[in-house]
Amino acid sequence: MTRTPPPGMRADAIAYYEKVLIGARSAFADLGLDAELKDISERAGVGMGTIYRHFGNKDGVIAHVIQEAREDINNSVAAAKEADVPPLDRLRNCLTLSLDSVERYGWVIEALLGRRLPRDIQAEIENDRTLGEAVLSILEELVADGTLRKDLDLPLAALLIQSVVLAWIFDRSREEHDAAEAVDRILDIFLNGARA
Amino acid sequence: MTRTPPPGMRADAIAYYEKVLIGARSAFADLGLDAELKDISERAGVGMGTIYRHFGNKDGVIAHVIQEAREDINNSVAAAKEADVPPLDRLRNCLTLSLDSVERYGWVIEALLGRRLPRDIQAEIENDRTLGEAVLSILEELVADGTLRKDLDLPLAALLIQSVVLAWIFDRSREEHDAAEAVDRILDIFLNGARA
Amino acid sequence: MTRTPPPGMRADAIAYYEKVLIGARSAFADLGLDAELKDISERAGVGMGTIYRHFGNKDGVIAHVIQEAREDINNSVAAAKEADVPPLDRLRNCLTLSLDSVERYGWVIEALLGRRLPRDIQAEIENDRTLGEAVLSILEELVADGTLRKDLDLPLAALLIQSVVLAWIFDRSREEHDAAEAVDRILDIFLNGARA
Amino acid sequence: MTRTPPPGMRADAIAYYEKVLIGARSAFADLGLDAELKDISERAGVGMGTIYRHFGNKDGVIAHVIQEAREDINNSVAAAKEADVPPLDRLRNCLTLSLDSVERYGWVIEALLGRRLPRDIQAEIENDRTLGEAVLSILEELVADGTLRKDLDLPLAALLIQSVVLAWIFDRSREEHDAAEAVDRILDIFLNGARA
DNA sequence: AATGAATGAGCGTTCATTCAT
DNA sequence: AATGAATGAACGCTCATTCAT
Repeated sequence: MTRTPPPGMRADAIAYYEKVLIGARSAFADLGLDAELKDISERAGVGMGTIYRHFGNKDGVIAHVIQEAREDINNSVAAAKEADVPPLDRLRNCLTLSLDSVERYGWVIEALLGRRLPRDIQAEIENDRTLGEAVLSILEELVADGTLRKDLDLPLAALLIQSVVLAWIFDRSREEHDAAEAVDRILDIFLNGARA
Repeated sequence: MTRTPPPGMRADAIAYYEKVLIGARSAFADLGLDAELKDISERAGVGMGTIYRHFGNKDGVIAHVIQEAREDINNSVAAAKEADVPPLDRLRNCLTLSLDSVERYGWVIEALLGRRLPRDIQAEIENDRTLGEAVLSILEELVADGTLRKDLDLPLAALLIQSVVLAWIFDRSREEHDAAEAVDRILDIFLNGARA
Repeated sequence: MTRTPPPGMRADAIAYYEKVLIGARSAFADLGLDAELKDISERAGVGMGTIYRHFGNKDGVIAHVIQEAREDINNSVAAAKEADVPPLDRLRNCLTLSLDSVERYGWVIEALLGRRLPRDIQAEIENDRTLGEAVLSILEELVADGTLRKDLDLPLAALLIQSVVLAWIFDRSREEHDAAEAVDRILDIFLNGARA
Repeated sequence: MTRTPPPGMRADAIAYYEKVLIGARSAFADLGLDAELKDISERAGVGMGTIYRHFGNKDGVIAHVIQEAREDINNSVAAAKEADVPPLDRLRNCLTLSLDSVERYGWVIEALLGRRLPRDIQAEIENDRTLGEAVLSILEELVADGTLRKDLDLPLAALLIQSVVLAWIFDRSREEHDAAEAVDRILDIFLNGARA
């Protein structure tokens, strides 16, 4: 859960610790979860024993790198939540951030969707409703302030908005779209509907 | 590509062929693509050699079971396309069928999203736009007959509709929803928008 | 040891028995001892069970086909031994027959040299001195009748003559030589020496 | 191609590398090419992974051990070729060395004759004419200096000499013969002929 | 009796993990 | 403490043999 090395670590130990993470990020990004510890240690410029010393085993490395990603994403979501930005803009921000995250952490999402993560990590992430609840609470605000209709099935609406992220990952045509522009159009459909 | 055994097979061979498939479906459904041939052969009540006789190698088994799923889904889509059913109902059918498929073939979709399929199968499925084009053509009809607005970004709208399927896989609340009902509500938002 | 089917066999059984042998000769000749029973049964136009019924197991088939070859060769040697042909001509015949055998039964000799035969067959053939003794006895005759010198190391001389056969198998240039002609030249060297 | 470990290897790694080779030589010598990696690793006192680390796969081990043998033999041949030893003595040396090699590398020659080597190694050795050309060039010298008669079919004579090596492998009586003595007698027959 | 499908021990190979240096 | 070589359980696949049809 922390992006800083465990406290009380000697300076040179920290350096190795960071090297491992750099190698792991690189290897997982390029090769997905199939990356071997050999790949990681080579990219890290570090012996395999060092990985074990700092992270216990492969799952430990995976857990750490994935937690980094989650924190990064959740921090963005939190940032999007605060401030006195109008709720509609925060909704737009949430979506944009999600699409950005996909760009940066595609392999995490693929691993998650493929249920390939170590059991506990998989479960923890599946139970993490941070983004879902952020979206939901924005939608509630929007209902409260009269922007959205009162009979809206909010959980389903939140699901609909989040689902765009998943599709984004795999759609072949996403190269052609600009993420920010796509978000605008999606919100337009969401808000005003497709009906003539 | 066929769900019936190759012709000219002895009656008892067909029985074993089916046993392998039953074991494979069961093993893959429970364990995902990581299912070992040992798992499959045990669930099938069959020796491992039998799997090789009928399917050549592990990828052959995967390919077969996945083709079954694709055909099943595509047949449903095709059925939903024909007839003189009004386009809006056909759209609803497409979505409903997709959600049903997820229920039945969750592991296939997970494997696909996790990019874990043998390279050629993965590519074939990723290039298969059957469902995407079905949705797109219905949307085009709906624009043509004036039901949908002319300025709609159709590819994005199609993406939005399909993406629901992906979200459906992972959403915890789907137990509580009835698929058919959820489809109605999703289409309601899609058509009429969320705006008050 | 017999080239005729076991007695008391029904006519159709004999037909199958022969089919197996035809398939086995063909498969071993083309593929060497690595020929699989599947190969044999396909070339024989016979089910694999039939092979087992008649020959017990793979070693049984190997043993049989090899015994055929040995008998064929030994019969030739015997034929070369009898008659009132002068001993020098019989020596020439022995050599010529050996080279012919190599042409026909190359795979047997390779299997023998590679020590790949079932243990008992390997041992039996290695202990078979038929050809060696035939050559030796001709050489003894030739010493007795004064053609060869009395101080000749006969076993070594016999070895020398037989060894030509082995080399013949593997020498790249043997395509260019006519076997009969080569035999004449080899015997010329053997008898008269290479010295100027 | 080298009998020394790759440079830059840690001292303990070299020890394991040598262990693998010792195990491999032992296993191949006793069991022929059928020796399993398990056999090798057990004789080496080493895990199977160690074999793979150093030699990549089974063929790599085979290739290495066989190259050792070839180098050893070819070095002997080269040593026999140089110097101002008279050509007849060099011929004798060639033959003696060959018989010695058979003693030391019997399994290699068996594997070669049985055509059981990995395809590329088999081809490389079959195309290696080092020994053949050494013998041939000595014979040419002997013709040139008038020792041998001018009408000799040199390739056939070379074949004859080399073939002794093959026969040596399988002849039961070789225990009784001393190799050096046998070589003398063989050359005596070759040079002076068997004729009285 | 013939068939050929089913069997499964056995083999080569991989890679997360351990441990001597 | 770091290194990277060693380990070996585990997996996919083969093919001689068995056995239901």
